[in-house]
Amino acid sequence: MFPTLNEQMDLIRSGAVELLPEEELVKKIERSLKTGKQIIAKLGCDPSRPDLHIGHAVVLGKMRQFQDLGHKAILIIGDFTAMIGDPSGKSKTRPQLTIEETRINGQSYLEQATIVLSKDNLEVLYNGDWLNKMNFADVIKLAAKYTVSQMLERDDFDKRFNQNLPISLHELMYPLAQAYDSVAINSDVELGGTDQKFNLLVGREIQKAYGMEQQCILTMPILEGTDGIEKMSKSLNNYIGITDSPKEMFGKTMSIPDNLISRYYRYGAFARENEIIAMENGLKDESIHPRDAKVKAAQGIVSRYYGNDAAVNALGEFERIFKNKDIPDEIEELSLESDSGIMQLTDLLVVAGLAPSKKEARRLIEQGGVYIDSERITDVYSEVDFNSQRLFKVGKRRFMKIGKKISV
RNA sequence: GGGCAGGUACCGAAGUGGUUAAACGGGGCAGACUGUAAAUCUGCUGGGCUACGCCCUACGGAGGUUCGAACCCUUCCCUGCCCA
Repeated sequence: MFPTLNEQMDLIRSGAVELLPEEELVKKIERSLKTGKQIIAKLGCDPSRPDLHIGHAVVLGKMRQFQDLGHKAILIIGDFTAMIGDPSGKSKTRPQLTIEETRINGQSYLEQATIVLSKDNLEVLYNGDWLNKMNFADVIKLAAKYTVSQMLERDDFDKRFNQNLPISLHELMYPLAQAYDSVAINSDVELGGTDQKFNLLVGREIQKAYGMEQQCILTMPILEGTDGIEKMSKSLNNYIGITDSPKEMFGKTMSIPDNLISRYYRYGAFARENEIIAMENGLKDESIHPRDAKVKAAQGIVSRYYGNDAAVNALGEFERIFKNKDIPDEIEELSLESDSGIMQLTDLLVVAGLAPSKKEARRLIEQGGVYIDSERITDVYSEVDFNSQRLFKVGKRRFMKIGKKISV
């Protein structure tokens, strides 16, 4: 029922940054082949931000491969940690979520995650189910199994510690809580981004401390955002959302810097290894044009989520707008209530949400970024007659059709 | 508990009584260019006012001194360091 050991290991290794210790996973899989029992792959997630992007999908995609191999994927929704609110980082304390909110977020997370994950071989658990039941004595017992200096081995703790930045005590508890999840579900291998390596390793230690077989850990790279510098994240607005429209996905991918192309092809599109290598070689010897490679990556990403047809359409749309400087075929429409049907352009831009403030609207006009019916507007004080629908273009890619609301 | 150093716009970081809506860098936005929403270059970057000017809001919070404060004082909150 399972593929052979080598087939399994090849797939598991592909794209992974680290698999530790590999021999242990081999043993686990050998045993599974012998007994016909699935191994348990664990992935924890933080539902406090339930908007998934293709960076999250890197690990989810690896999880999916375990499912496809016939193994059991356990997705742990970290509702417990979300409820406490992780104050790490320099910004404000995260808002504490209620149980209801975490359940709602968890549900939304799950809906998005299962776009990538298969519904077969999947189990979803909430860690509040066991972490909530622990009393203080249990927590002390857990905490006693790890030391402060072990905790300070973690890079970001160490860095903050040395830079005299605050580390809240409970932040030290998070790795333990996560590690305890591994105990609770008896996981064989835990997946995560490279930034999770430390936490995953704590899982091994804690399992051992509880007298259990240790899990292996498998890390996947953190995908850079479309800016090519920071890691992909919603707050940095450099992300491609799993639920983004095909057009958005395509366009955002086309905006990545050239040096990221093959990485997006590999980790965003989950292309086959031989195709990735072919692309990398082609880019290196310049037999493939970077733009064409980028198109391929963009199509790969779109088709992963929406299928091939959508990918082809997205390309057509993109070329029309940016290559031929044409307008998209679907433009948001807005009808405004108005007696005269005439309004100051700056007001109109704000009302329509095309500019955050009148001052900004003015700037956009001054800088030549505003077009009405493909005519550049340069007068800050111009008034717009929108009794019949007009086409607005603000900046390079914000389009909107605005007309007067016809009262019934 | 005591001593010290800090808290500035989206972020980092200058400024230490008026010329500061606040240098500089990053980010963001716009324009040019291009192979693309890459790269590069240029400009803009609190809000309001048909304004070469005026008004409002802003430098952790609240008061105070002063004609006038981000800058001085008081107090509170927050962070780090050192000592206990």
